[in-house]
Amino acid sequence: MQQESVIEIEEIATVLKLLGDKTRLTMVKLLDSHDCCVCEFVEMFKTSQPAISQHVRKLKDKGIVKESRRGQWIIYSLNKESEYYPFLKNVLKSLPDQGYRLDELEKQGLRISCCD
Amino acid sequence: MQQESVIEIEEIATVLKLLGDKTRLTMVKLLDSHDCCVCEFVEMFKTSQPAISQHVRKLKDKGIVKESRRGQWIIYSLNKESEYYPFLKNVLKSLPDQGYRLDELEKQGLRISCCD
DNA sequence: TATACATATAAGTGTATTATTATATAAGTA
DNA sequence: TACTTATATAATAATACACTTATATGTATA
Repeated sequence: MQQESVIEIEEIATVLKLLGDKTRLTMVKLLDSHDCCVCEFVEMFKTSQPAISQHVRKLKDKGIVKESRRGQWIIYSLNKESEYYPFLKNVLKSLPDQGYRLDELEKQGLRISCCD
Repeated sequence: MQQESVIEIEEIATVLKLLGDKTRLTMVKLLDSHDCCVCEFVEMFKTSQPAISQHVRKLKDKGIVKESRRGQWIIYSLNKESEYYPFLKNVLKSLPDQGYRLDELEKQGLRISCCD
């Protein structure tokens, strides 16, 4: 059985602060089922590309997400090696599925471009 | 079996933002095992009484905690009727116990005064 | 009723956060 | 190499946040 190390309450508070933003929380919930690139988030959240980049950077700085380049795109995914991952999964399971957002992109033909 | 209603992701984000503060998160974790009054929090967090009052008010405004007067003291407790309570419990179970903070108060004789 | 104690509220201040615009970097393609 | 597309970074401005100090309210008690 895997031993889950105890995380300080202060550390958890900083993770919760990151999740306490509608955009980032939705991003993370989406990433729990599909990897996404920045351009998809931009379409989805109807906000600017720099705004999205800054959100994902915060998540990356805390080790919650990781990136991998695929050509000109950068694909973000949940970092399953993070010490926060088990905690994160536990939070995410209470959230309503956000897959419909990807479905909407698909309908507009905005998903095929980079990620499949 | 009790039906848990689905809470919008935006609502959860505002709850997480409230929890994303070290002081409030610790408060809520403590309240999960013991009711507390403001004066105890003031001693514990080594901060001003108005600062504490403002934190508990935010939690109260969102329905996460409730208050009950006992003489001149106001005792705060988790609001088990809150729609967020099941979610909250789920988050709290990942946090390290904060009971030692009450033990320390006890040692200093600062606990007996109001709550028992 | 005067005073003390517990808590709340108001006003002000410094800092943090999140967006925007402009620009830089990095990869793909004609 | 020039141009396009995807993303990141920098600078800045508006807003939100969490304190502080001062004051108000509400209860207990001499």
